Amino acid sequence: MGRAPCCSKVGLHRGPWSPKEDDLLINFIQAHGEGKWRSLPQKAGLLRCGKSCRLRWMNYLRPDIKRGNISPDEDDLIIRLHSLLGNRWSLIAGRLPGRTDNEIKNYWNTHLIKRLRSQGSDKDTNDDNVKAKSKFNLPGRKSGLEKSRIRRGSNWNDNMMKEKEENNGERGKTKIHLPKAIRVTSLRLTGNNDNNNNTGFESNTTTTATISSGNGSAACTLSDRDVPWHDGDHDHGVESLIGCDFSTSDKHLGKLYEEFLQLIKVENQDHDDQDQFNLCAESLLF
DNA sequence: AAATCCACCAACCGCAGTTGC
DNA sequence: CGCAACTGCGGTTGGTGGATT
Repeated sequence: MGRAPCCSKVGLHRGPWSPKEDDLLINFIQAHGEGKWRSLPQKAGLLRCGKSCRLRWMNYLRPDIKRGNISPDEDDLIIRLHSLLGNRWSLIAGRLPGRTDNEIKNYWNTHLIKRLRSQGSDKDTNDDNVKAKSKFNLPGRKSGLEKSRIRRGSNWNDNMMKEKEENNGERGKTKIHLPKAIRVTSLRLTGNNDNNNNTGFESNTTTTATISSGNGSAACTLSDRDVPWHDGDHDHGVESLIGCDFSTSDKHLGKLYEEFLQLIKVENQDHDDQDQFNLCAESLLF
């Protein structure tokens, strides 16, 4: 049975939001808080799909949204994070306070991708790491490129495919060689976390991360002393995870774990990339 | 001045993961 | 446990405005 559409589109407004609609949405959320997006439009008197309301709020109306140009520091951080995470825009956005995933995605697609190409260092847009990092690369799911091609028909932009192939030829310039990335499907943190302060764990806290490889998953529980970056005298990074008890009953998971260890070794050998390594660890865990 | 091209970005779409019944 | 609703994510589209021809 197919999935029902998120909402009836009959009679709903689409396209750009008017100031009046914005006001209605802001007022409602200020009064009732975020969430319940499905029922929000009706309650707020909006003729919009709940999804559209959520998007508008998340990407534009939230009070903590940072407006204005991306600073050079942010620019640099986006490039570094993208080299580690691929197109995981929400994760990247999570490292840039006030920036939205949509904004970063747009910035990447319009500015950075061109700049990196012109510099001949488009390591981030074509290598296997990025492909592996995308959750859309999972078996059985069509890539965006494929979907786009289907939508546009058979004459769709052969140049794009050509360009893609040409880019693949530049893999040798890729600086960072990570094993295929894993996807952290869920993360549960107990104990106090003082909002973005990575050193804010109290004693006796535990961290539970679930890492999945598509066919299996492993739970890993860390004591507070194991949490990366916790120890002020020594920057452990993800190496703290080595002691975790990953089940090896699943061969995919075993492989995944090996790759994970390899990642740790490779990255630790290169102190120049220590920052990227730390960022990677941080982003994967939070 | 008009037509065309191009860059930008808000918004949409469809899918997958999570949650609740 | 299975199903459906809800939520979030990433890829893509299309409108708009500025630049160029």
